[in-house]
Amino acid sequence: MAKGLTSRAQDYAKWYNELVIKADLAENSAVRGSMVIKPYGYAIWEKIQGELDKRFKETGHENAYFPLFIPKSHLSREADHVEGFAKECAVVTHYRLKNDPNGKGVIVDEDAKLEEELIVRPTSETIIWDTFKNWIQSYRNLPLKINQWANVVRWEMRTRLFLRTAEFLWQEGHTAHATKEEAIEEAELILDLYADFAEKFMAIPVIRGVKSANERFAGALETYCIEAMMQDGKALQAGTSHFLGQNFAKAFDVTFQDKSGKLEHVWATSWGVSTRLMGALVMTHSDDNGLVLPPNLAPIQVVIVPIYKGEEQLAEISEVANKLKADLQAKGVSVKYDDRDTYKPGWKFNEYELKGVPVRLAIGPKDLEKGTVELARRDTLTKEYVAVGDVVSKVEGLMTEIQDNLYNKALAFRDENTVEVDTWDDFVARIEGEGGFVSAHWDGTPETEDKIKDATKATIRCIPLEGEEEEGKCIFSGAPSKRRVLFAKAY
RNA sequence: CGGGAAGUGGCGCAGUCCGGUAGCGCAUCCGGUUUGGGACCGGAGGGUCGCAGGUUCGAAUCCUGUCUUCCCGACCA
Repeated sequence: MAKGLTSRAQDYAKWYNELVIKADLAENSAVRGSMVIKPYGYAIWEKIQGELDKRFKETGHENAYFPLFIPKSHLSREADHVEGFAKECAVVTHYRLKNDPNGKGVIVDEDAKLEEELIVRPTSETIIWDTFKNWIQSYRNLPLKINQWANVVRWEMRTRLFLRTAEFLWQEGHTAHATKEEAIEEAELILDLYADFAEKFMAIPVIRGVKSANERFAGALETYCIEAMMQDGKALQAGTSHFLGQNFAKAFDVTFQDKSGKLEHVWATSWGVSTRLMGALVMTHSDDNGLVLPPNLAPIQVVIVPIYKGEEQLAEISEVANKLKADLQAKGVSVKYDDRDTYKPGWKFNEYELKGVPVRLAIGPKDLEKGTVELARRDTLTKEYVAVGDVVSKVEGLMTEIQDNLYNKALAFRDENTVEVDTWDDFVARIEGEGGFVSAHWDGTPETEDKIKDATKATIRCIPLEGEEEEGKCIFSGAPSKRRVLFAKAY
C-alpha cells in the first residue's frame, strides 16, 4: 500500500479537495454540505446504479417512486424512527415568497404558512408504508418488493464530501411479507446481494454482520450491514439491510388476510446503499496519483494516447489506434481515443491516471516501426510493450486481472490491519495506535459499548456473521462473552 | 452549541504585525516554437480584498459587529 497515501489520508479533506476534485468526481455546492457530482463522477454512479438495479430485478424487486415531502405527522407515527431522525430534518413551513417591501429580493410570505409542516424525506419508510396500506389487503398481494432510486436529505451537523453530505443519492428498498421468516430471509438476501456487489463489482472487501442495539437503524429489530476498511484504517459502513419486524405495519396499520381469513400485520424490511459507495471506492483503491478504478466501474476502461509530430504521423497512428479501438469495443471494452491536439502526451498520461482509467495504450513513431504499443496499468503503474496483434487479448485479460488485483490488494490490507485483542491495554494501544479493525470480546450490553466509545472513540462496527462462537471475557468489563465482535473507529 | 483556523481574479495563495497605485502561481485568450511523463517564449483579459459600520487626508491592512467555510468534539448512510 502506498505509504504516501496513508500519511496523506490522515487529512482526508485535503485529499478529497486536491485529488478527487481534480479527478472530476465532485465539488461542494452552494448549499451547505451538498455536492455537485460532475459528469465523470456521475458516470461511475450510473455504473453502480445499473449493476445494482439489474441485481434487484433478478431477485424479484420492482422500481417505484414516492414523494419527496413527508407530512410531519407521518414521520411521528413510529416512535423510534422519529427519534432517530428528528434531529436532522429539513422542514418546509411555507409555500410562497413575496417581494421584500423594504428593498431588493424576496422574503417568505408569512401568510403562506402551511397548516402542517412537510419534512424533506430523510428516508421514505413512513410515506411508503402509508402507501403500502392501500396496496396490501390479502396474502395474495405479498410479498411486495419495491425499490426506489431517489435523493434524501439529512441535515447533519458535520458533512464530508461523499461520506456524509446533506443531500445524497441512494436506492431504498422496502418490502412487505406475510411471515417473519420470509422478511428475515429477504433482509439477509439483500445483505448478500450488497456484499457480493461490493466485492465482485467494486472490488471492495466487506465484513457482513449485524449491528449492536446502539448502532441499529431507528425502528428496526435487526440491522444487517457490510463494513469496509479504508486505507487509513477507519471503518466505513457501506450498506445496510434492516429487518423491521411489524413496527411500521403496526404504526401505519398495514394488515392482510391470511389463507384462513385472519387479519395479520405484515412483516417488513428496508435496505439501502448511497453515493457514499463512491467515497468507499475512492478511499479503498486510490493512490497519490489519483483515482484507481476497478474495470467494472470505469466509464473509460482503456484510453489510447497518440504520440506524434505533425499531421501525417498522427494520421498513421490514428489508423492503428482506431482499428484497436474498434476491435476492443467489439469485445465489449469501453475505449477512448484521445487525439486532441490541445494537450501533450505527458499531460494526458497524468490526466487519465488522475481519472483512474485502468489501462492506457500509447502509440508513437517507434511503435509504428516495431509494430507495438506501450501498455500501462493504472493499478500497478507498470508499463510494457505489446505487439499490436496481441493487444486485444491482452487487454481483455487485464480487465479481470486488474479487477481481481484491486480486490486482493484491498483484502490483504484489511487482513494486515485486523487483529484479535484480549486485554484492555492492548485494545486501547491498538485503537489509538495503528487503528484498523480490532476483534475482541464484548459482554453484549449497550452500557459497555458506550463506555468503550467514550474512552477510545471506537465503536462496534458489527457482530460478524462469519465469526464462530468462542468463550471469552469482555475486554472492558470482564464479564463472560460468547463471541468476538469487530471494533474500529468509523467515518 | 463548545474549541481552533480561514475568507483577496475561475482555483491555490502572498500582502495585514508596521495604513499610502492590489500582487504571485495555476487556469483562460492571442502569436510563435513544441509533442515518448503535466512544454517554452512573448503578449493580453480578469479582483469595489466575505458583508455592514467606524477611525483616518487615505483602509485588504486598525476597531466593532455580522455572515460563511474548514478542522477537532456532540450527531450520522
